[in-house]
Amino acid sequence: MRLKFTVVAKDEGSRARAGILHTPHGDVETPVFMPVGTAGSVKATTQDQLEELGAQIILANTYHLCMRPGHERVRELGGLQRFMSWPHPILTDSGGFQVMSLKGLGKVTEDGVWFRSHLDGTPHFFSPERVMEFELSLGADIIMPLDECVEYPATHETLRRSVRLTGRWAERSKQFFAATREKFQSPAFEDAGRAGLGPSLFGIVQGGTDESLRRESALEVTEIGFDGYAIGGLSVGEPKDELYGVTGQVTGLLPEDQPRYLMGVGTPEDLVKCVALGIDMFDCVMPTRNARNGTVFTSEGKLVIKSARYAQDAGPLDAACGCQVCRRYSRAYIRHLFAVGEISASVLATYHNLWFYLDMMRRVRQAIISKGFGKLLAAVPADPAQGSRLV
RNA sequence: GGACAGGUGGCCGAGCGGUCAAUGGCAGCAGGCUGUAAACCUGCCGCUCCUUGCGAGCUACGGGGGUUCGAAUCCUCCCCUGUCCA
Repeated sequence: MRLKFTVVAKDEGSRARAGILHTPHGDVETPVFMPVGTAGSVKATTQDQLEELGAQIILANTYHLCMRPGHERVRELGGLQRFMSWPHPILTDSGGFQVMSLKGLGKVTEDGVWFRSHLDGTPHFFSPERVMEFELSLGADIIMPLDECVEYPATHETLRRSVRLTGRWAERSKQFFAATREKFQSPAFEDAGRAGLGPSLFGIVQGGTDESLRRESALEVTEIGFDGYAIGGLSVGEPKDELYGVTGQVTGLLPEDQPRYLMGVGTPEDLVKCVALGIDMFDCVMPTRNARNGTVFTSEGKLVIKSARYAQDAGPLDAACGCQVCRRYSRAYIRHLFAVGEISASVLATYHNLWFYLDMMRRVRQAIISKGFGKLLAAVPADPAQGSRLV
């Protein structure tokens, strides 16, 4: 049942590696950034644009899709790939993050999580087993088990309770997944034409910034055995050195021959640094959300493009960028689109930011293969406050 | 010519004797967003000064005059706008 993951190159000066993740809907070259398409859409883009940008795999969210249009509806319509016309790999998150982000609307019990819908307040129950059923119905290539993502800071007691609950849920998820993957499997896999490959299930390591709990969680989850391993519960407000420290610690405890996914991270600097720590997969709302909110990423750092200071700037968002938006539109025009509230402001900024992230990851991968990763890593500022100078 | 209703900070619009430099909204300015309740949210938004403080001074609710310890708020005259009647 193990998801096939091939390591094609390793960096000598760090734990960075380049690989290929073989999924039913195609191969994914790692390290990879997965754009976030929570409700079955990467906001402000079309699937055509995602393909043009070179997105290989996108992320969707179980909680949101269960609210609307419902997992059954998606399955009836042929699974997520057919429904959203994205015939490429998809990963679904479980709703574990919503345990934290929708705090106040959720109640965690041993059996699972009761959510009150953020839309109409109706109660919905998400147990590890039901989440497996939901995700198998949605039909993603990689699915995540229900976990509990806790806020920072958290007491040792809270973290310990959370790690152990997440561990028990992981065991239940795996059991249910193994027993029912055939029964609930989405018709989307019929399209794939890759016999023998079905959906894969990852395990999630929790434990906040507590070293001993991270170790305990990593050992427990790897003991259960999954197709890949994710590190959750980071970038929730902890200091940068904790983020890197925990990431480095946990990657050291995970199998060398399986993919490692750092959930929800991060800034451009975070991605490069965490690749060096051995991470293969990332997702983050930052490029898409910041784009809609008027901030773009450039080789010179962040740029609040909606600012008045660009009102007369005829240059591109990033002179070093080769994306379609930078080839065609000026800062002044994009700033104007934000000023007048045009939807195209979000569209253009999102396109550019996704290009920035995806292109950066392609360069990171190429650097690992061509032995140039050390140099690239050295160009990343030690202090993230300096902004990204990534060339 | 007459009758009403109004004229408030860039705009709209509250306030109707002191706690008003004046609620709100918009516009403007700056910023924040890390497994998306996010095309969202936060702060600033008359001028000057400083010990940057529930700080001081100045200017300001169409214009002039007045009542009052005190007026955006009351009186009076004038100007202007809208609706209606001639």
